[in-house]
Amino acid sequence: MKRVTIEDVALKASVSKGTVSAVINAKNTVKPETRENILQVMRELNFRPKGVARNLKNGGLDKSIGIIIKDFIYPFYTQIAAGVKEYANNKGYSVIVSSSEDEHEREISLSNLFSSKDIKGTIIAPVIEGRSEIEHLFKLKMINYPFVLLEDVKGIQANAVVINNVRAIKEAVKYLINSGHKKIVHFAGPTKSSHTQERIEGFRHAFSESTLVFHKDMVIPIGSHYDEGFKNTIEYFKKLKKNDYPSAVVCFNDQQALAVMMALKELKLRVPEDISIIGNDDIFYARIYPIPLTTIRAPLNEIGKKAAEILIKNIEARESLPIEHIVLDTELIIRGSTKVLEA
Amino acid sequence: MKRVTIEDVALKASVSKGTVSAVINAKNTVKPETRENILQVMRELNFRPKGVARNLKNGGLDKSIGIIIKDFIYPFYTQIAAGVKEYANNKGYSVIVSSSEDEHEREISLSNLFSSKDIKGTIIAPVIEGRSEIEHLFKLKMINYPFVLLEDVKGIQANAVVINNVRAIKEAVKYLINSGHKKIVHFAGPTKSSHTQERIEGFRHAFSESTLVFHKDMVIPIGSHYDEGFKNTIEYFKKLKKNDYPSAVVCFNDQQALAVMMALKELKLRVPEDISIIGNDDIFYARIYPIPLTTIRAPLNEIGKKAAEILIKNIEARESLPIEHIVLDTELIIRGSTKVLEA
DNA sequence: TTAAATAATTGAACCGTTTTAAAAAATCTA
DNA sequence: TAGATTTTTTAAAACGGTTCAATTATTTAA
Repeated sequence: MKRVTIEDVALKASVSKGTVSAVINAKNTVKPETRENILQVMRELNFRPKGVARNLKNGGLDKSIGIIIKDFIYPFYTQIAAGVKEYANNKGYSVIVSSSEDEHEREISLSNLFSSKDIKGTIIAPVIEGRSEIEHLFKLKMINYPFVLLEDVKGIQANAVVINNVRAIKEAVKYLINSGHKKIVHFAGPTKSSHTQERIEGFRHAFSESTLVFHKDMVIPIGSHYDEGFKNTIEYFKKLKKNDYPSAVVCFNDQQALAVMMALKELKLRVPEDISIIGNDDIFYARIYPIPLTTIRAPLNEIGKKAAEILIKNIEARESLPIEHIVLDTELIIRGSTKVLEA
Repeated sequence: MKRVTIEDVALKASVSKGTVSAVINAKNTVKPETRENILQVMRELNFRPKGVARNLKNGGLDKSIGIIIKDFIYPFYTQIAAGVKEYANNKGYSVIVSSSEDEHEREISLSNLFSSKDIKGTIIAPVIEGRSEIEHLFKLKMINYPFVLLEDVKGIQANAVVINNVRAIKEAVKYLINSGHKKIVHFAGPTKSSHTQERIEGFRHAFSESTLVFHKDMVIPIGSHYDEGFKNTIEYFKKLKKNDYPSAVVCFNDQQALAVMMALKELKLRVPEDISIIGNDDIFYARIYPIPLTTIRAPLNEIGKKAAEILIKNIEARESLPIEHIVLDTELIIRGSTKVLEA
């Protein structure tokens, strides 16, 4: 079951490989009859030229970079991808994106795929799985394959563009405290995400700089998917006495925040009159919601651009460059879902 | 300015190519000293193994398909991509996606990129630009490169999975008519999209099967981006006398519908009491909007799956297969943004 | 100390195309 | 119809790695 090659075609059409190559490349040096005959044979054998071999000779002169995200549906990563694309296209690079679905296996196979296809470098939103992942990244380093991370990975020194999650949440909590809120909770995201961990940490830290005290019950695992967010929110509130209701919720991300808002509506609680909500990320749909969401804007587009910039700089460098580690700050966008309480 | 090859490394390290190859592939047959030395030289020369060349010998045994969409931000295409991924991953294929941004040039360069990298086949949301595009697709056909279209392209016979836009809009309009609406308009999308044309056609056709009559003023070009949709909607209503307000608007897509709803809110018009709104596509955020959007559900996930199925079937076929042209039906999902009028 | 066993390295063949100079075929010219 | 042109086709080299049987170096055992 060998692959059909140009040679098989040549043989069957009684011509040389060169001639077949000429018709594949639509050169006008081939006699029409010959051409038709070869085309015919190509069809019969269902011949498909192997792109990789074509590239060997000429070049791999194409300019292309990859990005491995975790999810196509939630706009967080796709907006970063859009930023990557914007910068890269400007520099003449194509960008291809793929999703690891937060599975380490897939992440490995994708980055191998990319490098094996001479995608010149890739931006990776790394799956956090410890040891084996680090080894994989080291392997990329070994073959000098340019890459940029979108989250820190413990144990590896590599180019990275990350957001300051800790500071972001701290700022949000401080804003709530300054607005007079006394009962603030954090609805956390999926446990294994590094974002989740950092945001919890930021939440906790905020209290050490205030008069309120942190208690671990104030962090509730709710999850980031809409349906689980909705369900868990309802459960959470049903378990509480009215007196114990928080006056403000800091959400893991905007999608969760939307789920929370819908759940509160279901529970006949008003936003922001009864409960203030702060989201995270500032995805497009946060803005156009009828109760515009107060949220922490992550500079998604900029993250993408910066990552692309570093990646391309490394690709084009004649020698290896020093590692860059960029931390981008977020911005609290105050809209309609938070309320300032009377003193 | 020649590329650094394995040979350069071998030369400088005074070993053979084979040994260098062994260290690249982390074989354990290399003496640690030699290995370190070679690694050192690799760093000095900033050597990056050319993936394409590595692949020639062994394989291209990887299984991978591509999809070229038009936009990463609007969930229409990313949801299709998610469907593709679901099916393809199950079959052991990786999928990589890229966006043409609706530009023909980019579409060409991307599909060339994909085929040149031995991505085994690709699903394309074609940019409609007439002649040159068709030629481009013919070129793919000539080299027997498997592809599946997500929209029909006049003048080319090719595998395609499309939705029945005409029927979809007709059904929506009929529903409105049956609900007692007499003044129905269509807010159209971007002119060059084939979806726009088909949806306009469906809108018009609906009237020929009813007692109402169609007039071309009933189709208003509003655009599909949120900001333009918002602005144009406001302008449209400001130009009208109150008496001439439509009682129902059939929108080009959900994003536009959301923009329209926000604009109506700004104009102090209530949905659905004053004006009914029907969207199109049923993106995720349509469902979780506080006034849940009545919309026409396109089976996005299924489109992706079906397209992937056909593509992979063709990739794995030993001989060329007959062309498939699948038309998927939509479904009108009635939620809260439409009102049944009293008779 | 030497033969046997094992570890490390080499070098040529190979992967499937494109490219090109040279050869062959076809066409034109006188 | 021979020679000069022009068109078409061929054959071999090239692209940059990997592989593997053969060779050489090193270690172990007797």
